[in-house]
Amino acid sequence: MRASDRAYVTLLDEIQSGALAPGTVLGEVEQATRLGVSRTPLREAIGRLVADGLVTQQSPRVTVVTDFDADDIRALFEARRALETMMARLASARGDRSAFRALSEEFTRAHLDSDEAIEAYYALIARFDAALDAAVDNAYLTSALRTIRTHLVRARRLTSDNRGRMQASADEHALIASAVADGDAELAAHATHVHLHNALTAILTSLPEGNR
Amino acid sequence: MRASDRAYVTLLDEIQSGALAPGTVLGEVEQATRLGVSRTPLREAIGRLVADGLVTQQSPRVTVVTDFDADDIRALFEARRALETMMARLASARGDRSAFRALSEEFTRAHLDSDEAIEAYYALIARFDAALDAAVDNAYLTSALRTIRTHLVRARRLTSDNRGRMQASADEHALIASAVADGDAELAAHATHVHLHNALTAILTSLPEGNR
DNA sequence: TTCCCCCTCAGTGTATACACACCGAGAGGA
DNA sequence: TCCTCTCGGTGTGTATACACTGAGGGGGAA
Repeated sequence: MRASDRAYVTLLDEIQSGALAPGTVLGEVEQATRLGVSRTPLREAIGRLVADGLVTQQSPRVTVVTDFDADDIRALFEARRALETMMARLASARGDRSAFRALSEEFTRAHLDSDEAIEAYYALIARFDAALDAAVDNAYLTSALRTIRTHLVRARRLTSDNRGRMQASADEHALIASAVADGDAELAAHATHVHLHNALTAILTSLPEGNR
Repeated sequence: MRASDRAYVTLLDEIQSGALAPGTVLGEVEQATRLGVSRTPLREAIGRLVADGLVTQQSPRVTVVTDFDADDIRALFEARRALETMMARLASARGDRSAFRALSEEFTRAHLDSDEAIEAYYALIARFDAALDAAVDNAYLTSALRTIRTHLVRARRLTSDNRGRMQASADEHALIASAVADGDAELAAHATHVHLHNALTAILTSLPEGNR
């Protein structure tokens, strides 16, 4: 693995997890020393983070970790809705129906009654997203969504896992997958809309009073 | 202006204009020499182009200008539709109505009967896009759309300006702007859909037979 | 003659040195 | 006392040197 990749992955994780708080100044020498690489690969990593939008060039000489608050979450979900409803529509027209039928059944069967089950549920969602990406086969949509998902990880840290919400989320996913399997584009899109609405509401509700 | 910015802007323009054809291998030393910068800023420029998707790391040791064909145009318009219909909806709810009313009238008045008028029309579209960006005020949507637009420039080179189509496009824009000004989100979204459908059809029609 | 191995070289990845610009502190003058 | 100018320092931007890896060609052996 290249040094620049290591630096990127490390910084990415630290920003997503909140270890590097929004507003933190990222000095090149300081970070390079800390991560044990030279300034050259570190600059490359910072550049990629800037392209991702996770890091901002506040002034020509100072780069900081990008801010992230409730308004960002709302904006993120607007973009997500635009992209994911389109993905649902296109997958309905193009997808491998049996694959989505199987995924739908997996979502239906999911019982989130243990930590392992929750881990497995996250993995299932990842497989569902991958199936959508594969079915739609549109690099531009996939890449835009990838950026959105990168930012979304930051929202998790502001919220708490809510088991009731997760069970409902599984049911919503089951419906989306089922609609895709049936080739029902309208239902798939609208079920995605509903799912995102509920997910956003749950996230905003779980935010501490002052952060909404 | 920094050397890396110069290199980026130059390469960007050459890729968008087709001066650097798809598949062209971009050797660091070769390009750095050609552009009169050292490898360090050139690598930064290449990195940004990779993030944009205009350049691809074909193998660990060779980076090439990303391919671009009719299927890419279709995929691009799918992503564009997802984002722009959402922009239209949100702008309808949030936009400065008088600004869009004025833009709508400008579109209605546009008569594309000279090269200068066409230049002015392109500028008007740019102002319209900027007004949408400002009205929606969503950095994630704007940034995703910015990437899409960057790629879209490449499509222009494959097509020819068609004056009849452009006049129709002006009318379509007038309707979108008018719907936004009226706060009619549904109409704005559907008019955007129609506009993109027509634009895509015109582009694909104008492609040489073998490229469709 | 053909196949395989080794060597060379081209080209990237990283480290480092140097240049330069901006910011802040301190001192001097008004 | 306050404003301004200058000087030093900190940190980025760029150039360059070195290291390493992978590919291609040539030579040797079967």
